[in-house]
Amino acid sequence: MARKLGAFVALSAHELSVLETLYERRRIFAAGRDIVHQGQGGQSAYILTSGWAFSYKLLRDGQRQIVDFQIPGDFLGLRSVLLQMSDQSVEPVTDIEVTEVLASDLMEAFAYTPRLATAVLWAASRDEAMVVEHLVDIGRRNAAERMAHFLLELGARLSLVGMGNKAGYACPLTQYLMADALGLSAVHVNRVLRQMREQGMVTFRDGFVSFDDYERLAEFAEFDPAYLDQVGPLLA
Amino acid sequence: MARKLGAFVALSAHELSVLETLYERRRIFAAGRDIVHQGQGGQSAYILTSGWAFSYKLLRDGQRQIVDFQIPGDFLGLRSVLLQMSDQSVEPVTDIEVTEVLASDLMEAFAYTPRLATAVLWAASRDEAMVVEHLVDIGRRNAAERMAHFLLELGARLSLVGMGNKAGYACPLTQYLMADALGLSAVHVNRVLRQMREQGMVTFRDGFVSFDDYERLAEFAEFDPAYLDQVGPLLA
DNA sequence: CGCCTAGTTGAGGTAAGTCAATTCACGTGG
DNA sequence: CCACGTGAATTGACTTACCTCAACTAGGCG
Repeated sequence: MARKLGAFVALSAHELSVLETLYERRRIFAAGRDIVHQGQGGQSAYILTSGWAFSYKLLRDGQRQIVDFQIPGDFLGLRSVLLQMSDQSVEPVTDIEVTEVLASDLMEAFAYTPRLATAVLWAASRDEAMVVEHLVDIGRRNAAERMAHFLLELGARLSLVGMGNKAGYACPLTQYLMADALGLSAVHVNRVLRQMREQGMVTFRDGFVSFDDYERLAEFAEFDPAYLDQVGPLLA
Repeated sequence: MARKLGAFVALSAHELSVLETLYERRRIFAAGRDIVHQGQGGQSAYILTSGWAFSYKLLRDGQRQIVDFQIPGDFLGLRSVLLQMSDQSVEPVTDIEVTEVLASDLMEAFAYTPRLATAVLWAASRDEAMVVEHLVDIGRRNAAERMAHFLLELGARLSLVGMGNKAGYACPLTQYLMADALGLSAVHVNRVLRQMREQGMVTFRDGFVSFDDYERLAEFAEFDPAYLDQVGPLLA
């Protein structure tokens, strides 16, 4: 986490020590049970240490749009603390391990070490670039391109935390989850995956994504990982 | 702007005066000419004082996805400064008037008055809620629901700055622009608008949106304006 | 006066959805 | 140890929402 935030703001020893005090309660959540509920306020935020989760919104007719998946190192429910109201729910994909950050602690740290606040918010704003990318995905790309882009983005993010590379990665998602993330039906996700497998681009099978031809896939999806990177501290 | 930021962080007199120094150069841009280009860095940010603009991403095949429209009071190109790289372009819909905020000035202000930085980033993070809402729109709602939700959201935002109410508002957008925002074709936008007009829900004609039956429309679109509001300062 | 852009409408095509049946892996209880 | 149920993946047949192409209208402007 310190590494992540350090990308935006060079943190002082004091600020780092404040970060330390936040790192306290470890908690475990079981797969499939919501840990943040849409429409509730005053929640805690969490940092995911192991396992996968996803944030989503529910429509009244029961449909679900997954906004993003979270992998180790990501925040969970940060916005529900920042905006004092959760506009989305968060659910673990697998059993997960998190470290809890109390809303009150976080706000207190913000008040006394505003540079820390800046760093956190900066990181949050970078996440927005990802949501924008999803928007383009769903709005203007066909099913196969969406899927390709999605799998590549996940791969790139996992590579940053050492859980994947250009050959592939372990992926605990079901086709139903992918469907809800990509705005497709589960049946169509299946068809698209088969098609891509037959074309020798990617294979998703038994919880594992293998890039059969990374370059061709990246070309096909117009994938440019620039929006995921952050080079050096922006604020000295 | 001060009012907008004050919603997140109670600003001191000193911080307000720093804000003042930022408010300097007024500039005019003509409709249809990009003011921020995808893939460029080191740009200025702007605050829109009059007119409408939109931020978008271009795909290689020439398709365009509009991410959001900006109305008076909104930031333009803030992320291109924060992340030192523009991941999207911004283009005026009408002729617009803006006040320029130099990237260097902004970063300097961030360094010396970090609480100000916090406020700005907080506001930016609130904008993300809007993008998420669009994601749900495009991913899981049909064309009519999307359109309804879109028109209602614009109306609510314009009402906040006194440019609209529950009866309607002036709207300089073309059907082509709406199509690119909603991930539809222009032809289909036209059909959907006709349908909604015939059903007595909304009328969009001659640059003016009239809500013929606001309640029914809001019900139809599952529109909940909560994500647009912010009540009091979160940080004393 | 003619051109250009925005809007409108119709006809026909297609990507993706829905419904439904089948398989397979897994866990659970008799 | 086997019968059973359940959840994920798979595939086929059919439907539909939205797209594309195309023709036409109307206003603005050099």
